[in-house]
Amino acid sequence: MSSKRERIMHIDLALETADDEVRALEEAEDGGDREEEEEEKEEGEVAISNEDKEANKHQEENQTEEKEQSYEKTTAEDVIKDELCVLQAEMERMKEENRMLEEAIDRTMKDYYDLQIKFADIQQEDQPKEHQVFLSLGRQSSGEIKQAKVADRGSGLADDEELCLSLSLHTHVDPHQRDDAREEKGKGLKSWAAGELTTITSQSINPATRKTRVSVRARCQGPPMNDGCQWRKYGQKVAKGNPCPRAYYRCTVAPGCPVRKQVQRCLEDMSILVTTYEGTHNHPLPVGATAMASTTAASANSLSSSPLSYLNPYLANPSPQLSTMRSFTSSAGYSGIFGGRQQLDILGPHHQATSSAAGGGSWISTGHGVWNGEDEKSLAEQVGVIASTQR
DNA sequence: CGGCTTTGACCGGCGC
DNA sequence: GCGCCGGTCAAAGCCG
Repeated sequence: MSSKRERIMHIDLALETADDEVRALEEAEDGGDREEEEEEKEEGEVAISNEDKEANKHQEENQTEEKEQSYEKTTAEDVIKDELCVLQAEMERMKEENRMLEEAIDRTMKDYYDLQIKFADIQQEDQPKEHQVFLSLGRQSSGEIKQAKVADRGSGLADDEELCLSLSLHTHVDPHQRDDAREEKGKGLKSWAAGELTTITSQSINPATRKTRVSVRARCQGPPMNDGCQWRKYGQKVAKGNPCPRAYYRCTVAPGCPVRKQVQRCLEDMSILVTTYEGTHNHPLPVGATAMASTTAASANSLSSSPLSYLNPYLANPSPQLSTMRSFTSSAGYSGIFGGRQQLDILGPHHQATSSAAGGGSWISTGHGVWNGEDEKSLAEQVGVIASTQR
């Protein structure tokens, strides 16, 4: 009896629910047996009648059944215990597996960073001494410019000579993704900025007029997408060589804002919408445009930012990547295009690739700009950038 | 009625 | 000088 209770107590610590039931049953058994035994003692001193003998027979049968039930309950407890052990073993195995996966991730990340550093070293070694820098990501095709020319500022260029810096990052868009993007078109600002587009941004600056031109190629089959700014159409013209009419828009967010934009479909691919922004906003951008600027910059990662952000010196608190890109695409002596805030020495004899690890990510710097290698994949997937500084 | 689009006219730059 | 072309203007019409 006492051993039974001890066992019950032990089970109580492990399996409360099962134990409650077992204990209730055991106590019921014990109580029943005791009463029956006492009755038997009393009756043993008295002459036993035939009826009593029959009653004893029934009692013996009942005791046998109860013993069988008790045995079954013990077996059930053992099964539960076994299951518990199996589950605990399974949990241990999963923990071990989890630990191994974590180690694998750590190793992969370490290899990745090592490769980034090696890549930067190789790039530095291969850096040509002439004033031409070539960077490319992804597939190359003849139709896509993938050349970066850096003219030496110190080489005594005449004013009418071309200053040119261009960088392109080629996109590889999965056809399925592209189809998905088309289906998603027109779902608003976020989806526009979130990468449904293949964008190529080109910049040109006229030193004489200090006018900024930013061209954005967006894959969009619907009407021109809302970029957050308010535009008023003031003209439309069919340009030579392209049957698609070119539409002219003027920024109407603030009176007198000189920013204009031209929208035209690409002849080669009618699904591509070429939007060219020109000028510098003389007002803070609306919330939507600012959000658009930041989201575009985020989606395009460090090498691309919204054309609106290019054109607006009031864009508050740009991300480090954004300011980096501004710097990258700006040039010393032509800082006026970004409201005069950005100054950068993109030219000069000291351009070289350097790399450093910052914040867990590795940054590759050409000396003119910084490329966050961590973002390489999404960047290559989403953005092609051609930034040119020319007269 | 105000704001926007449409559309033909106009203007200036550039090449021949 | 002339013609072409890209960009802009402004009147007319549309729409909410």
